Amino acid sequence: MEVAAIIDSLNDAQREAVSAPSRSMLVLAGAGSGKTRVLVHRIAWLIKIEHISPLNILAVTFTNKAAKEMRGRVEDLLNISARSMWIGTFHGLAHRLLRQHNKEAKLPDTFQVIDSDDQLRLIKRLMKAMNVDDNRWPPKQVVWYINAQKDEGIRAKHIQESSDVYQQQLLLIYRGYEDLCARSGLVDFAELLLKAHETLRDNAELLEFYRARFKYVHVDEFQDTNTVQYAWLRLLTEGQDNLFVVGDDDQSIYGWRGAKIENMFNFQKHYPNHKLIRLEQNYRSTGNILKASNALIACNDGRMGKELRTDDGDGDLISLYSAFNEQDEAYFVVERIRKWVAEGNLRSDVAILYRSNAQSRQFEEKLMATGTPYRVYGGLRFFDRMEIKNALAYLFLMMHKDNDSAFERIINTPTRGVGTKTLDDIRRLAREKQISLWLAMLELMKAGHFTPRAENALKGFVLLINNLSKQSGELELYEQVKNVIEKSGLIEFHKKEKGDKGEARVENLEELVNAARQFDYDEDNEENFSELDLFLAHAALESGDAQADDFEDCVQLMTLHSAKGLEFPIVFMVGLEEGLFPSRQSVDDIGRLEEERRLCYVGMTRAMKMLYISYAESRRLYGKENYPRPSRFLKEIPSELLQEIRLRANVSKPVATNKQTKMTIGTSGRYQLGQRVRHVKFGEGVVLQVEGEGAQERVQINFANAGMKWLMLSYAKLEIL
DNA sequence: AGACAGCAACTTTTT
DNA sequence: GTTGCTGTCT
Repeated sequence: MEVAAIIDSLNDAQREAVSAPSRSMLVLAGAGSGKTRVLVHRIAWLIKIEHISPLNILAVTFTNKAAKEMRGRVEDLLNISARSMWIGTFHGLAHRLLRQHNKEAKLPDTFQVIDSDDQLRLIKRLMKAMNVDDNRWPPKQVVWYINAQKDEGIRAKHIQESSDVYQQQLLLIYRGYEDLCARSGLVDFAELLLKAHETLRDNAELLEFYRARFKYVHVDEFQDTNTVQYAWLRLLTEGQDNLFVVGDDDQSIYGWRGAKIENMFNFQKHYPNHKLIRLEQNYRSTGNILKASNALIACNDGRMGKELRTDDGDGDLISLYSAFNEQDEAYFVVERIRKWVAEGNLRSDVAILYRSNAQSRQFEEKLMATGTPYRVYGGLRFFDRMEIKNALAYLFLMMHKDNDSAFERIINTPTRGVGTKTLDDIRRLAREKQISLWLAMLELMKAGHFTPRAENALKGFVLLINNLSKQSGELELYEQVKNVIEKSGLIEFHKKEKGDKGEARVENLEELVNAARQFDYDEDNEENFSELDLFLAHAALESGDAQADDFEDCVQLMTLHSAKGLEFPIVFMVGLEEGLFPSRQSVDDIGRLEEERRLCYVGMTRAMKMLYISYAESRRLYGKENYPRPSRFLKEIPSELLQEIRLRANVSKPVATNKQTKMTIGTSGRYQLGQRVRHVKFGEGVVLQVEGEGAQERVQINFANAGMKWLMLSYAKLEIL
């Protein structure tokens, strides 16, 4: 393979980044500028042109999806297997590191990764045991506090005792939680990263080894790294000057979960020899969409500076629709989609992007009503589902009988007559003697502590778990899973559930068997861990991407956050209202407001051909009617790039921006005097008067058959003729 | 054990 | 307005 194959398809800036003599590099990659491409080609360049062994290359991403894609693309480009190359998520790589060096990490070799759900349960249990008032210290906030500390690299021992009762209690819980995890060999997500960092930091030999091994370190979405992640990267690359990062400060939208946009600036300080390359050529969107996006993001301060451009034409103007309420907004969007599809286009070309999940419902209802297939992203992932976690808990428990969280989860699921009293007794003994729940249960049984009823129930349970684990040796992984879901009675249990909920759960359980069958044993295995153990870790680390669902052509619904990295020919960005987007919690803080603006920028730059933006004059939120102002972001888009859409005749005219007075429905011309309309009950009529504003707006209509009526626009369903 | 009522909560999400 | 959790009742 020659140079040309790797470089020919790139533009100048991309080429410069890909072929740079090895050293640190900051690629400031705008939306749609081909950043993954640069990363992939860079790796190919190193291997093929500079003859670097894949073993010396490390590439880190945030999501499993991105990691998988990168690996796949490197393999395609080079036509080799990239197995020996470390490509993975921060968490995945940290996990691998800890498994391989669990001794240095001071972890038992059976340590288990717990997900956020397990973490919350654990905290709840701990707090109960500690007698903490969960009104004053809501468990969710406690978890948030602990994770935030860990993300910053702060252990409980680093935190000063506080005279503030609230703070002090948090600290005590943090301590207790650390102890508990250490005792039971549990590692949460934040812990993976922190522990991986500490292990390298405190083991000179290990650190030397990995520094020598990873001569080339690459990071995707660098703007999303948190403190510990960046510290880990620095540790690995210190004195090596070999950190190649790709990111976009304008797309940093995860500050709220610890991402430090500052890392981009710090990088420039910490790696003074780095080269900075800007990728500003955009291959995704039309000129107008880019102009609008550039103008919007220019309102942020302290950017690294970047302006997207395209060689393609301006394309259509951005369409703005002012709906009178959220119903109308949904109606508008769905009508446009129908039109698009009727013209012979794909539904999957269309995305509806919203700020908060709660907004999806309106659109779902309208889509459902029109029989338009759609898919909502987000929500529960496969491995997060209750029934799946229950099944996994059985697998956990049969492997590791002293895993208390697995025990708690399934001791009475499916219900087998183990009540609160029984469980409390077990818990008490376990705490007193510092032993696992499983052992405590056995001891109490031996002592004849329980009533015959409870005794029987527990006997059945012990027998079940013992049998399952006895059989496990002879069975394939998927057979074990199958065995578990059948013998445990989980299938039976969910079959009895009413509604299609139970049915879906049974299906999911069956799907779990498939997941086990497809599980690639070798992929993660360098040490001699059992296949089942690795499968369980896999389940915790990989949430099971949106399951390769039906390939049905459907409209895509998702939050702006989950749209990052994706692109669609048509994008509807909805709910551009003050208080919703930007969200109310963000408007008082300039930093958070700027993050909202970046989110808006991310949303706009998802659109390839057409971008529709809408807002509602009136929106029902938490059961109350609201009359929000249009989002400030609308005013930041140059008005000449916008056209206002009218449902009726598609009249377009520039929108007046920078004005406090917005157009009210009454005067916006949607219902003009003389307008012919149709009402579901009253039939056809003519509008004679309009009065009021927003949701109070009323129209007087003379119906041919029903006579004169006053109707509230927000309630009446009027069709414009 | 399961059903139901009363209660607060409620941005964004990957691992 | 909807959801999810808790506590109480049958």
